[in-house]
Amino acid sequence: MPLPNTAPSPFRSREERERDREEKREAVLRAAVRMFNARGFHATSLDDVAASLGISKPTIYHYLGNKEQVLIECVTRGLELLSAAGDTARAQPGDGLARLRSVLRSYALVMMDDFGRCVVRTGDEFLSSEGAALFRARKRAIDLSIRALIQDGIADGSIAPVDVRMAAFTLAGALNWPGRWHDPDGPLSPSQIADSMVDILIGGLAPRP
Amino acid sequence: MPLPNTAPSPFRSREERERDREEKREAVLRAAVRMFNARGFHATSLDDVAASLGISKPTIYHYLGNKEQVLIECVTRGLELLSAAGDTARAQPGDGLARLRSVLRSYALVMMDDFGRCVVRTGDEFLSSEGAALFRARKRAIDLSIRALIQDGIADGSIAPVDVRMAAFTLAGALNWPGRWHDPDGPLSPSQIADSMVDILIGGLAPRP
DNA sequence: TCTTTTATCTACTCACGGGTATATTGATTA
DNA sequence: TAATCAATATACCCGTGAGTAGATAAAAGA
Repeated sequence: MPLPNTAPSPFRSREERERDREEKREAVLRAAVRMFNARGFHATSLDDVAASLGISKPTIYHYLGNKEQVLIECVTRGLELLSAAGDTARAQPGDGLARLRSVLRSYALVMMDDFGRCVVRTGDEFLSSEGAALFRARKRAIDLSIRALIQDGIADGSIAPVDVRMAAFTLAGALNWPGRWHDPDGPLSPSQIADSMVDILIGGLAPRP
Repeated sequence: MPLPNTAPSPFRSREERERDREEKREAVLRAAVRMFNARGFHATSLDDVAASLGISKPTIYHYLGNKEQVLIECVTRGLELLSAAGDTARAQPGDGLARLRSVLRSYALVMMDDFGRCVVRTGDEFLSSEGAALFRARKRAIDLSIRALIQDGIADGSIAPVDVRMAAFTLAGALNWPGRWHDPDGPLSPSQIADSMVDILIGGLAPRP
């Protein structure tokens, strides 16, 4: 009967090796998204990304097909964060306005995450036509889910009868913006920023009696 | 005594030649800004821009120093439009909220103009450090003027006592967004869009009694 | 009329960076 | 133990595009 070996073995099992690989892939994506955000996609070479990880360019190609795919994976992760934020927040109790508030807050927070920023900083211009189509479809789905929520709020009376389409654009635009200017080392925490912005969007600027 | 010659002469005066030159320079900038907006700065070569005007690349260099300067001139024009919109709207009569509304409307309209779009589509990443510093300074001035207006409104009671800094970011973010998605051939006119967005921002989403 | 300036072209250089061919090494499997 | 596969490197290829050199022709000025 073999003794259970509790000491860490240098021989990795199949699962461990797959996990290792996945981890490296993720590290590449994290390094890439930071550089893309800081210097722009076209201004960042894969040599730069590789160097920042202490590896060489072909190693990146070993994990990811080509430069566009690196970007697509980054953007996809951001979009998934956004969708997830929407899904969980939408499933909460409360009227339309309360649920919308929760979605907006989560949305804003994602925009101050590396992958979220990447979504807003990546224009269709950077992608091939297939990539751009996929990208647009996912963004559209998110837009539609926000619209649906606004619609719900109008129906239950918790939201004023605004133009739904325009309201969704306005909200998304305002909340995307931190993806461009927010400095993680600044004094305001993402959470504070999200709260302030959502309050302003929901309350408006005109005073309430 | 020489007869006054009313027929158009093929011989151009100094002023006419200078005007011609200016006109050509402008034509280059207009062509460039459209292509930058459509395909991105890095993805647009000056050969492409030249070809779209039926000229050759060295001709562009005859009118503008280098590629970055082309971009800087485009962005500068956009920023000047924004500043001008702010100045004229701010000089109007009315309380703080009324003047703010007017500024926001003009701001939104500029964002649906070629040069305005260019401002929002051009990140600091694309510019040299000097260019980026200039760019930031001008954007900051615009931001400060919006903040001042909000401050005025709060002081005269026409605007709710919001966080001024955050409100300015929120407004600018929302109104910048059309620079990314607005399609000039779409059904909604820039004027309608501007009005809708400004109404939503000022009124908020929560119903008013 | 001769010279200079302006506007424009064709044809080039050169760096950068995406992507690949191929070698090496160590672990895995048959 | 031999054959294979995974992970990585070095060294290269090659297209693209910014920017330039130098020619040319016409207009302006002296």
